[in-house]
Amino acid sequence: MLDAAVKVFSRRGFHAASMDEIAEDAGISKPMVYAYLGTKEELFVACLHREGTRMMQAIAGAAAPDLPADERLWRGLRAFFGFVGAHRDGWAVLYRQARGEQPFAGELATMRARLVEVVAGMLDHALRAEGREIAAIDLEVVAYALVGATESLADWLADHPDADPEKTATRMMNVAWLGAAQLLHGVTWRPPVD
Amino acid sequence: MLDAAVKVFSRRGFHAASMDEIAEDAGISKPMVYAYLGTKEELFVACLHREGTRMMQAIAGAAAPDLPADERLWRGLRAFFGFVGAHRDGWAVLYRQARGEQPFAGELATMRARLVEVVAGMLDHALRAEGREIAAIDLEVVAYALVGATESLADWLADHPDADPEKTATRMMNVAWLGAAQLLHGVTWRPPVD
DNA sequence: GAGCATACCTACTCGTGCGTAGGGTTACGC
DNA sequence: GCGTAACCCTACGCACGAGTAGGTATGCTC
Repeated sequence: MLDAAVKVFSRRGFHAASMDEIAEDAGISKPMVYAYLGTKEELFVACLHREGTRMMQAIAGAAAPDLPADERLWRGLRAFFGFVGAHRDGWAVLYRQARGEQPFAGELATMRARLVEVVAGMLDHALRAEGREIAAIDLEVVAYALVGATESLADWLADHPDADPEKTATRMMNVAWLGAAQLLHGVTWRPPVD
Repeated sequence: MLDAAVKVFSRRGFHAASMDEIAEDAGISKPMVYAYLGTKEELFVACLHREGTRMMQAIAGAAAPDLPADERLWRGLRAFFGFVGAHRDGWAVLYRQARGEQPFAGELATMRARLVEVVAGMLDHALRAEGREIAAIDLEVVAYALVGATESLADWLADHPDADPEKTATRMMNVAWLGAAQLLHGVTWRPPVD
């Protein structure tokens, strides 16, 4: 039943999706949807929650914390893009939807914050191993940028049905890791004085 | 009047925003809004258009095409984050809104495609200067990731009213340019064979 | 000052879609 | 066979908000 909801929400968007259509698509009638899942908002949150949990699990399962940073990043990215590739309309559109609608932005922000935290933790760990340290806020912002770039490529992937998730992950590594590795080695860019 | 519309759309979101509220906020009555700007969708598109054009102009004006790549990137980013910083609720929320709602996704995709194209062109130019070349699709994807990372930081900036746009731009350079510079010098990351 | 047009408002219609009330149907106990 | 209970449906009430019709004031022409 959640599958049907995800499908319709994806295709129509939250507002344009009617409960009638979801019910029809699920092969039951509207009052049943209300009986099982509650209001439209609750239904959407349930979808969001399930997809989010699945995604986090896919990533967490792949990126064991005892691996070196680059290996973790690579496995995490591969799992992530694999997931998006397998749930194209599910993920990307739900995600895009949720960002726009205030009632869910918070829910999503929490999910994303967890991701950012994981990435930041990973970077921090790698930095300490190098005997280095940078301000927490800088770390957070870098992690934020990496997560953003990844989401952006996920959108790209969702819009290009023929693209290969694995290859996309490799490309992401090329952007993310080459830059991050520099930072880890203490190379930084400074604005020109003009 | 567009200012009022942008403000309300930002605060409420496209659907939750009522034409009554926009009219009230603009200090006129609803029929006037219809007389001047047409339907709600047209009004939203007008907002989107104005903000988008302003942003593109801000960037284009700062990043002259005859500068070296890193300098162009830096100036472009600085202009971009400066713009977002100055139009916090305008930009970020409009942008977030537009991605979710199908009727406007296309409009926005066009804008973003122009940005991606500019970034890709810049990278390509820099690559050729180094006597190198990579597949157009890879170039596009890298550019896409950079644009995504930048948007992500723009969101971050919009959510952190005290943050400094200039500093955010510097951080973005640290992520983007260090990675890109590596790519330009022919350094690439390859997946481990496992 | 009468006629007219322009600029604007108040107050309505009407469609749409969420959420629900109340009725039918099937299966089981007695 | 009849009561009853679980289950699901059709068909509606109701609120909300986009878009409009028709009326009012202000200023301009003759």
